[in-house]
Amino acid sequence: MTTQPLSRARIVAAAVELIEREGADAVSMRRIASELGVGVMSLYNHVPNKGALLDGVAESVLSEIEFTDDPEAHWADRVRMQARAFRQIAHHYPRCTMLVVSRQLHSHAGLLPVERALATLRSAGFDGADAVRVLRLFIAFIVGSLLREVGVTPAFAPGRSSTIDPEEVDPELFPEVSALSELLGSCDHEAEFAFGVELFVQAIAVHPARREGTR
Amino acid sequence: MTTQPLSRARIVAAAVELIEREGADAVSMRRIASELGVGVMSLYNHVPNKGALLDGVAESVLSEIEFTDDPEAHWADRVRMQARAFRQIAHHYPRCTMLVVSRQLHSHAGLLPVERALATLRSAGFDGADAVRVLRLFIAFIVGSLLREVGVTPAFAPGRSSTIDPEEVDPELFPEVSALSELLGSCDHEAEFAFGVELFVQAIAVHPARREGTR
DNA sequence: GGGGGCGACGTACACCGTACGTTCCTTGGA
DNA sequence: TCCAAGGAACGTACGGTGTACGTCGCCCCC
Repeated sequence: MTTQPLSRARIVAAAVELIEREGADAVSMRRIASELGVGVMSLYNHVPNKGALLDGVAESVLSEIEFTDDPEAHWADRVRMQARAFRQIAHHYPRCTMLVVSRQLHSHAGLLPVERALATLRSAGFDGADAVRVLRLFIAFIVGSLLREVGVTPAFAPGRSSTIDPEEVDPELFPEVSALSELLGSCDHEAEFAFGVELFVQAIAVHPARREGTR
Repeated sequence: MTTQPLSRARIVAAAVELIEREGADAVSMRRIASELGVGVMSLYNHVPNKGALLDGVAESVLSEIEFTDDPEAHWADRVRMQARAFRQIAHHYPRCTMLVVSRQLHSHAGLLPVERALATLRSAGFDGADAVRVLRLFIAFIVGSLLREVGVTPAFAPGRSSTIDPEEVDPELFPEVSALSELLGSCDHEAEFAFGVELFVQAIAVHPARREGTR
């Protein structure tokens, strides 16, 4: 049996798999090459450099988003669906998500979500400029949320997930933090995300820049 | 003249200065040591490892936030002030901001902003659980915003700031993106941030979980 | 005066990204 | 059928990285 030839797609896939298995720090050209049973420099026949490889990883993950957009649905439900779609890939590729949000990619892979979101906001009654503004705001929220959700598990250790040790914070200096330390320590990301989406939807529903009366 | 002795503070300060001058990629133990006119391993007498040094950088930058909180002011104004305070350090230390938002630090340096924010939200009429929820949402927005603002200038090149080349996007596939490419290409971060803050303030002002009637 | 501890240092190792030159295998044309 | 050409895989090498470890000199306190 002959092993199938190297290709950019196989390299990117190996990188994704390695990142999810051992974290982004484990990624090196040598490591990926050995993972594929191949010499290090052979990778450079398909990928110009490491940065481009990581871009490929981000692009690959991003392109797996499943958009089941229904133009007939209410805009609020479409916003909810698109937000869920984003978060689902973060659930599927938690370690890669950091790459997606930290590398800004100039490719066209990230354009489809933008297109869908803009269409949704236009149908919600925003003009072009306000649609862009609102979209930027929403993306900021999503990126910030995913970053917290992912960043809280750098070593994927559920045990020490608590960021705040209630015993170590001085109740005199930080009364609120101290009183709420239990709530601050644990976080239901699912509920937190849904809460944010709902508040966002409700906020733009009443926004003055929106023209009412669209389907 | 005798050079003043090495110290954790001097090392962190040199790192901050180097990051702002040449970017986070330029940071290496050897580089910082030579910057201080010192041997590489001498650094390890004051800093356990590079990760701790970067944590120190994040902590240092974060601790420079100037909170001029006025408990007598309206809660909405207090939210605006605190948001501005956050964004100002991003303006002051643009390259370091990525570190602050990407490393989650277990130290107590980040606790003061949390304390102030929670107090503000409590005074706005939220109970503990909702204050934490709203705070998490707000932090997500701020982090996402700063990340975009900083990430758009990795090499600090104002020329190629445009992420989207209008000529390269197919109007058939992406009509909205194509039509709004000019708006998508440029971004007034200041206005964008203010827009988000206002929408956030207005959203929580009408939120059902908030109890009205506080000063 | 002497001893102990600490801070600066140099060396060494394993690993990183990648520029460059070599080898082999496949494939198109005569 | 043979040969030339090109691409793909490879090995070597260079400069850089983080840091473990052993050594040396200075200062302070007893």
